[in-house]
Order: sequence, then C-alpha cells, then structure tokens
Amino acid sequence: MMTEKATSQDVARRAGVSQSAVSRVFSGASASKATSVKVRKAADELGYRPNSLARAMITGKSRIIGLVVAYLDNQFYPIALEHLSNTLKDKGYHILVFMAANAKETVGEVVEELIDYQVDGIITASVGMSSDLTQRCAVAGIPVVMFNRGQDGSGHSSITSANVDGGRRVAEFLIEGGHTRIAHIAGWEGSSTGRDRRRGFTEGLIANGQEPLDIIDGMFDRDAAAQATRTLMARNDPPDAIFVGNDHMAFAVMDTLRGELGLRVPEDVSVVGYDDVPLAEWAAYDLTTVRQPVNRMVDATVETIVAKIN
Amino acid sequence: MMTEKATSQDVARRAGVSQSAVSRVFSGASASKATSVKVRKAADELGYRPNSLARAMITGKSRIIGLVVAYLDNQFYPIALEHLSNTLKDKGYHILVFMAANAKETVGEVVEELIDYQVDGIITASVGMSSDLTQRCAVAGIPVVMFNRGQDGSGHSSITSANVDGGRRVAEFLIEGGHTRIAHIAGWEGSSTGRDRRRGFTEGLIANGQEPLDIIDGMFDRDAAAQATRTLMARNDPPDAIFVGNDHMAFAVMDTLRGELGLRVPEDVSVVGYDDVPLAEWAAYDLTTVRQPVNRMVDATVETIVAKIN
DNA sequence: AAGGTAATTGCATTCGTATGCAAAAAGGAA
DNA sequence: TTCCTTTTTGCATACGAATGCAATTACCTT
Repeated sequence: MMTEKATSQDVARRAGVSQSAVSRVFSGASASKATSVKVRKAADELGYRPNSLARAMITGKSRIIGLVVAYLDNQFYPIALEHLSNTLKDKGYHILVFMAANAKETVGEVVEELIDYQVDGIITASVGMSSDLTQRCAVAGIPVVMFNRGQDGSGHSSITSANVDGGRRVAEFLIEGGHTRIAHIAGWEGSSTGRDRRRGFTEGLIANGQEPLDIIDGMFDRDAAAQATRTLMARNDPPDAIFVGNDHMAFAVMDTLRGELGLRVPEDVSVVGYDDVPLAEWAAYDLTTVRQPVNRMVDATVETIVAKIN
Repeated sequence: MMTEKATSQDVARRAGVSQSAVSRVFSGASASKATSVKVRKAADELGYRPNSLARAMITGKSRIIGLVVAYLDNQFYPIALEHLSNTLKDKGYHILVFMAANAKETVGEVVEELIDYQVDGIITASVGMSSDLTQRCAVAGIPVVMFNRGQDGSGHSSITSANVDGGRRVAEFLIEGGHTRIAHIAGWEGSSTGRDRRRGFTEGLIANGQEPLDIIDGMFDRDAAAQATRTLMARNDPPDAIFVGNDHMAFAVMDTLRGELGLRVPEDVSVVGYDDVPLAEWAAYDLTTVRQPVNRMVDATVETIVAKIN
C-alpha cells in the first residue's frame, strides 16, 4: 500500500544481492543466470522499475529528444510528430515538446530549457536557429537536426525533401496544362523551404520560356495567403494558375477563390500546393500537390540524430 | 571552448562561496544580496544553468507532465496540445509526449515509461485508463487528469465540456430546422464523450417527440464514418440530417455525401459536427458544429493537474 | 588435484543539486 | 558594550542508479 517507490536497494535487499547486481541486471550488463532470476523476481514483487532520471544523471544520457515546433495547425506537423514519436519510441527515446514561434528570442529560451533538461538531441521543425544558439548547443554537445528546414553553414544537419526540384516540377506541370499566367504565393521568404520551392519554380518557368506572373510571400500563413489571393485576382490580368508554397496556405487560397470570389477550382484557376497532407485528398479540396515523403523524412531525421548522438 | 558544462561547484569556486550558496541563489532560497550578486556574476561568466535532472532527482519534482494522446490527425488535439504546451510552460512545466493507440496494453506501457521518468502528472487526451493503471499511478503518487474523456469511478479528474447538453442542443436545432429523419453517427461507444453526446441527442429528440432514425458508431474514425454515411443513405428512408459525433468524422461524412454520393449539404442533407475545430469554418466545409471551449478546457486541465500536484 | 583464465560479484565512488543542521555573522534592543 | 534574535553560510549527506576496481567464484585444462 505505502509502496512509495522501490529502489534498486530495496530489490537488492530482497534478492539478497548487492545494489550493483540489480543495476547490472537491468542495464543489461553481465550477470549470472542465477542472480538475474533472483533479481527479476524480487523486482516484480516490489514493482520495481529503474528510475530514468537517476540513470540519466549518471550516464549522461537522458534518452530524451527535444522537439521545437512552430506550428501545429498545419497538419503536416502533427502528422510528422506522430511518426516521430513512434519511431523514436522504438529506439528508446522520448520527446519533450516545445512550441516556439519563430522569433529569435523565443527559440532561444526554449533551447536553453532543453539544455537544462540534458536532452540528448534537438529536432527543430520549421524553426530556424540563430548562430549563437547553434554555438550554445555545440558547447553543450547537443546535436541538432532541422526537420523540413535547412540552414547554410549552421553546422547542424537538416532534413528536407527535394524542394527545388519539386518547385520545378510544379512549373512544368502547370505549363503542360496550358497555363500562361502562373503566379506563386510563396512560402516564407525567411525559410529555406520556401526559398527553394520558389527558386525551382521560377527556374522551371524560365526554362520553358515563361516567367512568374507575380510572386507574393504568403508567410506560411492562412490569412496572408488569403490576402495574397485577393491581390492576385484583383489584377487586370489575374492568374490562371497559382502555385502555393504549402498545402496549409493552399486551402486558404481555395477557400478564398471559391467561397469569397465565387471562382471554380480548377476550371477558373488551378491551384497547386506542396506537402500532400492527408487533408489534400479529402473531397472538399482534392488539391493537386507535391508530395513530401513525411515518413522517409522522419526516418531520416531519426537516423541522423541517433547517429550524431553516438 | 572546452567548456564542457559548468556545475554549481564551478560557480561556487569562482565566486568564492560554497556550493550550497550557489544552489540557494538559483533555487530562490535565502541568500544575502552580496553573495547573490557574486554568484550570478560567476554563473554568467561560466554560462552556468542548473541541471534540471539533478534538481528533479533530489526534489522529487521533475516539472515534467506526461501527455498521452491517441490521435493527432484530428485537428482538435494538435490545437489543444499547442495551448497546453504554452500554458504549462508559463507554470514551469514541460511536456513529454507519448502516442498511444487506445489499446489497453499500449497505454499501459506508455504509462510505465512515464512513471520511470518521474513525471509530476499525467494528462491523457482521448485515452482511457484501465483500473490497474489507475492503481499504478496512485501508488506512484502521480495525479492523472483526463482531457476530453471521463471515466466513472476511476478516481482521477476529467475535464470535458457539457457533452450531454451539447447533444441535446443539436437535437433541438435540427428539429427546429424542420428535420424529421435525423440520424446520428456517434462517437466511439467506448468513450464517455461519445456516449454523452449520443445520450443528450437522443433525449433531446425524444423530448420533442422524435426518435433517432438510426445510430451508428463511427468510432471517431474517418473511414468508419464514411461507411456509416453510405449505410445511412442507402436506406429506403435516408436521413435528412445527420449529427456526427465530432468534426473530424463530420468532414468525412460531408466528403462522402458530396464527393461520392453527389448530394448537397445542407440542401439535401444537413450535417452537424462537434468540437468546432478551425477547419470547420473554412469555406470548403463551413460546418455547423457545437463548440467545445478548447482553451477553457485546457486551462481547467492545467489548473486541475497543478492543484493535484501540490 | 593443481594451476590458470574467465566470468561474477560487492565495495565504494560518482553524477549535480538541494537541504537539515550547526556555526558564524549580522542586526537590534537595552 | 552585552546579550539575544534573526539571517547567512558552509558542511555533510541524500537522491537512485551506474561503473572501475579488486576480490571472489566458477569453469577449464592438464
């Protein structure tokens, strides 16, 4: 009843062995069959389980990965988080989640707190890291992997999909579809992902003798994307196709086109997104989009960070 | 450069005080102005920050809250998670996230792992807890709060909104709208939330002289909901209104009605959801739904768990 | 049975911080 | 100044498990 919490000492006493023996049994170190059995029996009876914090303290490995994420309303991230959590769990890691708007100082605080918790590694999702933060992590010996965002010369790995290529393919796809006035509501200019898609797209158009009708930064934000849509459609020569920097914004664009401007998609205006979140194939949107291989990206992220930890 | 990591000892040495003094300064215990200044200065110079794990080890408080969540594809949960993370952060807590399908044993494992990490409390979102798990948490002295799910006699708190009342209001709303063949695709029968909404709904209809045309368990699952929709619409007397157990399923229902069956919503069939996730008001769906006050629910959850911890 | 190698085991220490206790210092009252 | 009270400070220990080292035991070989 009062079974506060059994420690390895308690188990040791009950099994008639030393505390070290108990530790060895549970940490997989060498131990004879006999003691192993005795210890496990005693442990079961006491409901003993090793204290992860104490273990972390002495080994210097907390088996906790810090995740810093900016948006959770863009379906791409919850889905990624779900995979991430499962994949890491299989490798014996757990996730400490932090929300951080993309402001330098918020991210800074968050990273400090992660360091305080001695996390074994940090994964940032759609969040950039300033160079001094990078420095702090390096000093603390904590590897950082950036998911779905790159950063040149930052020193830490990043996992992205072939964004430039994806942008180019959208350009080709739309041109093949006979479109001649193609606009782009880009992903946030401050993100590599946004810039790469934009660049590939622009290059793709140019390679085919066209130029973007217009490019507006949608900031990865629904409202900004909606506003950009209005701006585009108010032109004298409105676009006949819009490439949007990610699905999340693309939905806002479609909502604005159909709900607010009374236009049909794709009859009046074609819309192409990026990410291929589940929502994209739901009938209400049925959005054409460029698939990002979330699972593969997550797997790569996990492999990378685990490798860096060792 | 090699600044591995400064400990309170290092700071103490540099400031010319004892380690206890450093500890006292950082844990807010009594300390004279003079030493406080010396210590902080030394700490800054060394880039010292207290090690949360060591602190947790000795105080018995990790300031970590374990979150167990089943779905992340239903927008309701990421949104809640976002608020939860921010609210808890303000109170000095952090979130260790675990995904757990609603199978007893998965949840069991997960809870064990949470206990291993000495979390100060556990929040479950749309996840049930068996009574032996409840027992284990009780023994470990870890409070549990269930978010958006209740469980009678489980001993731990739960935060839900007025689901019975919400269900009833939907019934009244649809009857007022002149509907006479009202069906219900219910939330999972194994969840209090699903049962409560269903009960309120049924009672509401009966109180107004009607009865549900049919009730099918949608299991909080898109596919199940879509299938239920087909079943309902294949009847000789198909419903003229469907109350769906949550928004997530309602979107699937609408997709099926419009995309697959070629029906109009709400002209041919009215659909009402539950939750009022952001997506519900996007033009593509423009779903009528019952609002769950996520923020208030999250706030209540946080208050409850923090209170229980103390 | 003796001698040697390999595997097990216990002892003691370590991780980094918090805290009870007693000693020292500071502050107040008379 | 003296005595008493309050505040600060350092010392030593504790939290719970892992690990180097030395002692013990088990296992082989001849």
